[in-house]
Amino acid sequence: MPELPEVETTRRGIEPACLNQTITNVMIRNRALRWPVEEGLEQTLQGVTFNTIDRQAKYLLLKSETGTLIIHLGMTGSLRVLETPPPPEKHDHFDLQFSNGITLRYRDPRRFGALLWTTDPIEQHPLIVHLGIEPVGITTTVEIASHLYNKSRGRKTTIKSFIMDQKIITGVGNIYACESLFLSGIHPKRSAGRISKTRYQKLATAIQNRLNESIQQGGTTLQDFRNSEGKPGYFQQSLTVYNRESKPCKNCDTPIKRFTQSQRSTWYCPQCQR
DNA sequence: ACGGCCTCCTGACGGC
DNA sequence: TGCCGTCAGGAGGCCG
Repeated sequence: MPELPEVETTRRGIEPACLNQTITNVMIRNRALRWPVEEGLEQTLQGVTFNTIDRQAKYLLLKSETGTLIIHLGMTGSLRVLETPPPPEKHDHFDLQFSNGITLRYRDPRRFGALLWTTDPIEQHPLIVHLGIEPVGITTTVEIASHLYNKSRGRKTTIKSFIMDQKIITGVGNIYACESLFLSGIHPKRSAGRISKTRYQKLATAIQNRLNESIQQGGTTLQDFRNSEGKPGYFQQSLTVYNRESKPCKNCDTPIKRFTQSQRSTWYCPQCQR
């Protein structure tokens, strides 16, 4: 679900509510997330104050002096900021309550998300240490293009799988992979190792622009995604190929095609993407 | 090291 | 109305 824009939208939404606030209560109703939520986390988090609310890749990193709380939204996770929380529903798996009275509530029907606490330096955490380049923020498209080009030499995997590999570049999921390949005119089945530096520059620009545009619109909501206020994003109306099988290409009117690529749907324009 | 496949889980939807 | 198959925004883990 949530790809980088949706995670960043969530980060921006929760930051004003929990930055420099102290945890006063933790309620975990279902520990069976991607990995079991560790026993005793409720006690560990008591009195913890988060002084930075960060995002790296699709991970939210709530940092304190004693450790970092890692939250991943998986496919269907969302965090909401609640002033007066209503009774929890079926998929509301945990609540964090802060000294300012707000409750941060995590909902995740499919339970592919994660809640982890680490006292290690966060950059050394096993889930973080191997992550690739960040596509938004201070990273330039020239840096991204060089990185993609250098990492792809000798690689036989398809370009779509390559840019969805979080060890190469972070934050790009199925939607933004399809979208940025369309915008840069690259066929999703093309071998990553056989793409020129010029084309990688186009792709890097497309990835960064597309992600930033989506962040501006509050992300993409297909079904579940909600921001921290419980509201959907609006980027889905700007999608060019994703979920548009048989509909006319926005450039050339050729019907958009769909096929399955490493267990995921890929949409593309057979005319515009080579 | 790499690439392909399977898996976790719930819910929505379409066809019969 | 219900049942069944398919698909959905992620990504670790396994196998060859």
